[in-house]
Parts: sequence; structure tokens; C-alpha cells
Amino acid sequence: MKSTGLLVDCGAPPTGDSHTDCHKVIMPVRDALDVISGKWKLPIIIAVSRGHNRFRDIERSIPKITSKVLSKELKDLETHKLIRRTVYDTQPVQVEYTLTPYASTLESVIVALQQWGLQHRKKILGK
Amino acid sequence: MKSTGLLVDCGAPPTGDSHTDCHKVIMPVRDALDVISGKWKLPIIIAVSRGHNRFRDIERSIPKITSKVLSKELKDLETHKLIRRTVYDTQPVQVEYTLTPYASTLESVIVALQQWGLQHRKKILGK
DNA sequence: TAAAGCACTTACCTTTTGGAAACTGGTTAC
DNA sequence: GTAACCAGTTTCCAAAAGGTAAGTGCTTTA
Repeated sequence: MKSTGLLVDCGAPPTGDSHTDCHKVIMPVRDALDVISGKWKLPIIIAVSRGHNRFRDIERSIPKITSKVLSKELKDLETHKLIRRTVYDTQPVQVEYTLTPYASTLESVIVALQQWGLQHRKKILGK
Repeated sequence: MKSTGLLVDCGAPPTGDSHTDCHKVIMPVRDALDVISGKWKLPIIIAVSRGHNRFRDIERSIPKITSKVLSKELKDLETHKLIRRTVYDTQPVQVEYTLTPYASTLESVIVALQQWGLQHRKKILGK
């Protein structure tokens, strides 16, 4: 048995049944991936962080996104407390989307993914 | 996620506009997500890292995975240079899957996702 | 000689995800 | 008064991901 030392050692012996221990890695990782994976979540987060705060403004700033998908993704991001939706009682009503302070906790995750992804592209497409 | 063979094709051309730097974040992140997202990649990596090196051994160690999916995922992981497939010229042939040293570069990414996912679950499920 | 193990592959479904286009019900600008 | 803008929703479709079950060609075990 060769180990590259990858990953948290879940504690169980390598020959034992360790899938329950591994769940301690897999479950949180999948929770995190759920939040940021998909085609549009990151583009939306970035668009909003740059000051595109109105629905149509976000839609225009992200090429090829449709209003249906944008609507759904904004709801997802809202339930994950990454985006706040504020309705102003004006005529007509104005809706503003902003990043929550909590959204900034994602930064280290995104940076880790970005850096690994960058070197991986070089590795796979031959340097 | 749309892929062009190995890596993600992010659609829009990198012109000189303000979206260029967005793509510098989004593209690498999507490349990275492509490698580790999906239902089975992480469980497989963990199983192999813990000494499950034969096809049937890996299959048995991951509850509910099917041979079709395992076969496909192992191929993906191999083209991403995370897993090495070694065929021994025995009777009958033996096939061994091991993690490459490169696979250990994923560790910081996985740890970042795991930690964020852990606190996120607490945040979302109240507490 | 039959059953079982190994390393897969194949054909066929179902579920999930994302896309196109039209449409709603309001408001405002020309 | 009609055209356009806003913030979406609805219906229908296509592609991708994943699941089920059976089969392949080999070898070893009983």
C-alpha cells in the first residue's frame, strides 16, 4: 500500500471499513461544492461584487445568461446567505442584490481553487 | 459543465474589456471544480489513498457505486494525472490504481473546501 | 465441470441541469 | 398610446450525469 499522504487521515486503518470516517471529509466538501459549483454562481458573485446590483444589470453584465437561470441562481445564493435581496418601496419597486459580509469568507476557497486550477491547466496542456 | 476535452471552455473570448479579469478567476476555478466535482471523484481518491488499489476492492469500499461509474471516473482521474493505472503482466492480468504524487497537490484545495463546508453547514442549519 | 472472481463494457433508463422563447404586470419616457 | 424598461415567471426542450442490469472473456477454486 502506497500512500502519498493525501488528505486527512480519517483515523481508521487502511484495510478497515473507513467510509464513515471519510464522510467527515466528503460531506463538508460536497456542501461547499454545492454552493459554488455550476455554471453561473461564480460569475454572478463576481458581477454583484463589482457593483452590478440590479437584476437587469447583472443579466446584462454576464454574457449568455438567461433571466430564468439568473433568477434561480440568485435565489440559491440568497438561501446560502451569500447574497442579500433588498426591495425598495419605490414606484416602481426597485430590487437590489448585494453580497453579504459572509460571502467574503468564500474568498480563501476561491483563491485555492483558482491557484490549483491555474497550475493544473498548465500541467495538463503541457507547459 | 461544458468541457472541451480536458478543460473547461468558458465561452466568451478574452477581449480587453472588464470581463477579462473575471475570466482569470472563473476559468481556473471551473477547471479545478471540473476535476473534483461530481458524486464519486472524492470518494474514489480517498479510497485509493487508503490502500484500496484494485478495481473490485475500490468498488467494494465505496457503497452504492457501480462498476460503470467507477470505470469512467477512474479514467477521468487518470487523464487528470491524479491516479496511475498499472497493469501487471501476470496470469491473469492484475490492474492496480494508485495516487500520483501530483494528487497530493489537491490537499490544500480539499482542506479549504472541507473547512468552509463545515462552518457553512452550521451557519445554514442554524446554530 | 460448475461456480465464482476479476476488470471491465454495453444498452437502456431516469434525474438533474441548463437553454430558448414567450409572457406577466407593472411603470415610465416619447 | 405605444414602445421600452423593470423584475421576474412559464412552458417546452436538449444535454449531461448518474443508475440498472446484463454480458464479455478470462482464470482460479471446489
